[in-house]
Amino acid sequence: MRIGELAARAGVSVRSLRYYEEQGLLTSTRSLSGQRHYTDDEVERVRLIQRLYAAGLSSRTIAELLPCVDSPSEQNSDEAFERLVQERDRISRHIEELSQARDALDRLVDANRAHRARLTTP
Amino acid sequence: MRIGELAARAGVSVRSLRYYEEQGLLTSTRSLSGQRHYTDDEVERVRLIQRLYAAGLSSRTIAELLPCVDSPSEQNSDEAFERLVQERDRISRHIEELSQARDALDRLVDANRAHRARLTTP
DNA sequence: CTAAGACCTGACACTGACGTCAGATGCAAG
DNA sequence: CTTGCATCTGACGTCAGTGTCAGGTCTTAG
Repeated sequence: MRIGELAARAGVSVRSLRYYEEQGLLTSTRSLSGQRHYTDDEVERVRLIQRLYAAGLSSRTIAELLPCVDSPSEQNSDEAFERLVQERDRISRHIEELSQARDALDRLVDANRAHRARLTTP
Repeated sequence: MRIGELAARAGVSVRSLRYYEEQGLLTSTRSLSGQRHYTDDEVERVRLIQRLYAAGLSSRTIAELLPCVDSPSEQNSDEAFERLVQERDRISRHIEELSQARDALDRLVDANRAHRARLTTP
């Protein structure tokens, strides 16, 4: 498929796909005229990339651990694997942070509801 | 206390505090010479602001819901309260996203461990 | 008094993932 | 053939929170 279809199926912009390629996260075969062509598998790959971006990973970091996706063998030097574990832990810590923030907002919601209740039913 | 102490106690940069003030998230009294002075309470306020930033809220959004912090009464028009609930929900959704990303990484970790085990203990 | 360090304003730099525009080429349909 | 949409490269714009520098004032220890 061409870039437009991949973009539609993966739910990202064409611009983003070209950017991913530029960052070494995605590869494409080119037709004679220079147009990019992709296989169906790339859809899932793009979704994974998006998921990692959404989790706060940078292009560089994603690139560093993609070897673990492409060839989960001895080849991908320990670095990539270590990165992988590191990032998983970082995400866990981030979830903790978010939970604390949510708790703070919950307390605010409760406090405000209390004041409101007092005013609407005196 | 002056800005340097607040920065140290809240764990942020002086630059950030001035920025928060510029964004209407923080206020200060000024000495005759123009230096900012803060009360002890501001430490917690800055920590809350930081927590909200870390949770992905923008300055504008934080400013919009701060009325719920400062005066949890009828005064803070429903808008602020609605924002508050909205943001809490957004954070919940974000936590979901992060969990999914972590799961994806967990699967990768497992897959890679499997391959490694196979090689180290043939 | 004086030197060092904290503080002031104002402004520019940066980062990173994209938007967007320009100008050119490719391609499928009438 | 041509019309119109997809695609190409290349480049500049954006946004937001912060770093950083310049040039000046304030404060405090010795």
